[in-house]
Amino acid sequence: MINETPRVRFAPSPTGYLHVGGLRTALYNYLFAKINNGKFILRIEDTDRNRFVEGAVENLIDTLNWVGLEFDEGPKTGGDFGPYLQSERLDIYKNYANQLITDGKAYHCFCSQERLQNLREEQQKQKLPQMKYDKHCLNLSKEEIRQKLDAGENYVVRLNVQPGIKVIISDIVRGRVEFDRDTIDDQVLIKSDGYPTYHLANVVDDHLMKITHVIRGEEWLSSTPKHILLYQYLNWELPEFAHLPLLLNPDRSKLSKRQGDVAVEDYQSKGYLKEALINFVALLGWSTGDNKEFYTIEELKTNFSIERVHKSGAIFNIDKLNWLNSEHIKNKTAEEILPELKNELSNSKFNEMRFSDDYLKQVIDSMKERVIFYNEFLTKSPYFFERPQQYDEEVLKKRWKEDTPDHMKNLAENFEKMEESSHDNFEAALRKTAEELEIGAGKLIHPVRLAVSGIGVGPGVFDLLAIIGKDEVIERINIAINKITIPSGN
RNA sequence: GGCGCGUUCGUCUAGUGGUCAAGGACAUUGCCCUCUCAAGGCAAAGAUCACGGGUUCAAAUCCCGUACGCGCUACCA
Repeated sequence: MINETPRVRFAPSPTGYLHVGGLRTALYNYLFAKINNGKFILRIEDTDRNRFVEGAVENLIDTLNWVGLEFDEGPKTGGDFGPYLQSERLDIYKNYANQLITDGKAYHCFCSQERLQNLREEQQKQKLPQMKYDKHCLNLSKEEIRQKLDAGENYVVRLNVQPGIKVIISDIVRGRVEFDRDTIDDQVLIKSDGYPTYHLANVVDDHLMKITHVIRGEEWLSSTPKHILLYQYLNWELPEFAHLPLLLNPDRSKLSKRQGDVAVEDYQSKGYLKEALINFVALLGWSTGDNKEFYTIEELKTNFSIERVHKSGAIFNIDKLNWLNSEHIKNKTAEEILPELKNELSNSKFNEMRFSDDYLKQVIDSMKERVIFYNEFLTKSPYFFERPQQYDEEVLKKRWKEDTPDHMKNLAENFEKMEESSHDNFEAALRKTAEELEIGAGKLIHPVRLAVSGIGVGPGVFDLLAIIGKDEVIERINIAINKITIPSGN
């Protein structure tokens, strides 16, 4: 097994969206496959008919595609070990269940929900250390079973946990973990609706799909002994196990819907980059130890190692995600960001307007160090797309004095004389004006920024002017002179 | 309750017996840069390494116990 190509799988149940914890699990599986030249398989665990969600599988695949975790085998994609939807493999599970029954490793159970309920209450009342099925139906004779089956009685198939030595898990992240056999319940393998439970289905599929490493969340650690027993009863070779630490809410409980966003698509629609999300989630439970925190997906593919995954859970800390988002934006060229900005524009009130690529790229270069999200190109610097709608009161009060309109007139005149719009020309013209007026450059810089952008913050003022362009700048200065009334007290 | 897992700055983490009176990052604060805001640079603050016992010349690192947290305990995954 060790020498085979590693085959790992991401096996979510289709709840309607991809959970960020699921994303992390999928990512680690994917990276493990990439680093070991293995295969990454998507399998859908849809054995709970009560939880069927229309379109969930498509949605899951779309989201996985968006973040770029392409799988080698899976539903729609296909592969040699399909079908990859458990609901299409019912006969397979039934076959193995029957084999287990024949071998005495599993048995029919006809107990009603009521009896089970009573049993639990009874055990609770007696303060028994734990609640377990009492193997009542194991005492049924062959004839009795035949009769009940023929009569069409409802039944489930249960695992027959037999006494024996401890069940030992050798986990890649947790090391050796032991369980006493008598703490393991006779788990239901096939439900009364004929569908398998997770426990049977995942073992059968992992074996049939030749999965070599089971990398999944820690919530599965407790049921792993049941799985190991199943492998043993079926005479199958065990895969390696790696149980990943949980992603946590700020109160340290398992990351859940109630305490914020858990769906990857929520983060997508909020404007997070897939690069940032992947980078962030990779660091929740894993690190190289060399202080590097910024990773591209390609870098992760060569640096990841399952041995360096931690044991303890990690709180999903949005501040760091935001920082990584801005880092990943800074890491991109204007050319790369261009389509994103165009997309933001087409979804905004500016969707009718046309800007040249060259113009937009200048906007990007001047603003990309100042944004955390793409949409901030519009919200933080709308002045690149429209004239100021109003002028910031605070800045006005501080920067627009009684003599400012005159200064602005002089400035506009000197701008007018410029041959062309450029950072250097604007700077030269402004400094010359300041000299002529015998005032500090700041007396012009701040007001002109206000006149042109309407606010007091943004890129360097000469960059700003150069991007907006001479004619428009002069126009905006004139508008400001007319529109702004000097606040009292200035 | 039972079983299992975990516990280093607010958060993510480095650390696998001596170089750790614990390093980095995010967030916070201050300074520098500067036409503003960012970015960047520098700095500060922030962890008696959950607690208590051992082992050892030496422990955040090994062992035991306790506490706390979390997970599982379903004909959910």
